[in-house]
Amino acid sequence: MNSFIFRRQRFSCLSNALLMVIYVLSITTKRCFMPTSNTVCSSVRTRFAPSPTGFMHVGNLRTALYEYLLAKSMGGSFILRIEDTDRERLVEGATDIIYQTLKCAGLIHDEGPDIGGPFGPYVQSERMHLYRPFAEQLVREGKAYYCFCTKERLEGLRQSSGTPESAGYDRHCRELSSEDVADKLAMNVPHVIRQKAPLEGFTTFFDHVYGEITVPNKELEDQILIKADGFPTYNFANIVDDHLMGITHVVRGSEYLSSTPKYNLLYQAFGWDIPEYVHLPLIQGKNSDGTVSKLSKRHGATGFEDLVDNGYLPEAIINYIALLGWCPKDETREIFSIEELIQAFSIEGISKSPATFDYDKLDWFNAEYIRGMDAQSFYNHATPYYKQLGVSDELSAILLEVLQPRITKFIDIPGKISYVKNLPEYELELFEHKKSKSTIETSKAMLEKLSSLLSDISDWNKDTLLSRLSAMAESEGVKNALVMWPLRIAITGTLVTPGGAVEALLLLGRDESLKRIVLALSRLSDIK
RNA sequence: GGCCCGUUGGUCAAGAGGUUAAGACAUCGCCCUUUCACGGCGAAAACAGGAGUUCGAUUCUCCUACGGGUCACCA
Repeated sequence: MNSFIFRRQRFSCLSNALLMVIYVLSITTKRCFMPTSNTVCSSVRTRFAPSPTGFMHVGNLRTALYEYLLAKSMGGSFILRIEDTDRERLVEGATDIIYQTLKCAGLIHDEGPDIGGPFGPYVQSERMHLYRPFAEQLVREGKAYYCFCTKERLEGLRQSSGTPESAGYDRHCRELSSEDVADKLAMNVPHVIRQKAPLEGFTTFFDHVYGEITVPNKELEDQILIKADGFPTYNFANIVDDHLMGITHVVRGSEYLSSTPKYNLLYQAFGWDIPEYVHLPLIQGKNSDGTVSKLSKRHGATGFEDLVDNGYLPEAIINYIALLGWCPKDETREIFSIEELIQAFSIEGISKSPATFDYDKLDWFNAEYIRGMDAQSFYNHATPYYKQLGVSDELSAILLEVLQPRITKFIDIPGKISYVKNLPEYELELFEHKKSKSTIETSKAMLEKLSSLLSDISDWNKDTLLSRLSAMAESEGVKNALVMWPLRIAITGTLVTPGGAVEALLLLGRDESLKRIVLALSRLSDIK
């Protein structure tokens, strides 16, 4: 497959001598056939071309990821280009969110607005002067035309068609006489430039994921290339820039599948080489009624920032979405660092069918990443919550032991150990536990003994506490659980706690533990 | 509605004509155990339906059903 991709690459835009040398070199040595990141082959170029409209949807992020992985797995370059041709949807600061997200996710671009590169500028609004001449060239060659139809006329067309949802442009201006056009232009009548799509025949293109796709040309609309405000549409700017920037592999969501033939017509009109296409399956969300639809806000957090705010680690998010629509060959491993993803990635692993975003699985990935952390990074992530709860740094070792296997997100921490700060109000029924055979009576008896036992222990550490408590159980002729249960309930006031009684004793310290035991005893004495 | 794409357990998915149809998440059970986790072991759970090609289809072809995408002076 790699060789196949390679064979289809062209270098018309990379006429740079150095690149040609590398190209020839790589052909003769066949090094490009090895998809390793350090292969000397700078031919593959992918781009992430987001529109700065606010936040980074996980679908967009996954597209960026695959673009990055595809490029890096073949020793190529990953380019960031900002597509800000929609002046109405522009959101201030959105570009910064894009930079931050890519950085945070570990997708480092080789060229982009912030770092420059040989094919800049990388912001479409700064490339404005480029597009119109290309469009006018097409007009001169009879492959595009000026259209003076107003938005109102188009809207009327839509309404009167009976099927407002599916009404296309009626090609009203397609055959305007050149005098007419010249007059209108001279009078500064607002206009757009439209592509002249063929009326019959078929257009076929090849996609690396979906295979060969053929569409009847009569389905293709005379799409707008240059808008009335002078800005190019995405449809146009995208092919001009991809060509000018030497993009070899166009990776995007499958929602672009149906407009791809129109892009190919444009490439052909200019005589440019058509890039390789890699269309990605959609990411869907599960609705409350059990159906699925394109992932959106009502399914929960879908922006990268939102997920991070909800406690998901960037590495876990990346790892999870990498596997949403792609799967490595010949192995069942699921935990991948970004470097490992680069090693394992290949286009053949991309699936065609849409995937449903599953927060349960994301939780598992997040928990796996937490369990895999060393003490220091765990501490770094956990320390804001420790501070919030007012627990001392000295306890971080025991907290690590107790928390690491039990949290799926760091934001779970306060909920798990809030008892350390404040003893919750609890019902005395908590002392009753069938499996441990604990009852109100046994609890009272055990706590009385524990109260004096614990005040005698000066070595307040895990080994001592555990052995003294076990010894007590033994001398009482009961199971450990009968001692541990009331102790844990008394000092935590919580049915389920991370770690056992001993860990709770360590977290609370001797004085606080004894205080809570005394309190429990007095409450138990009040019962009858 | 036209066009395009898709359909393997609840979810992600492997499988590429002959398999006891992998693995993971979730679910359930057992073990471990100081509650809960972690860990270990195990269970349940799938080729949308119908034709055709073939000695043999989950796998190839067609039809149907269902799902999705698209049909903007959005990207």
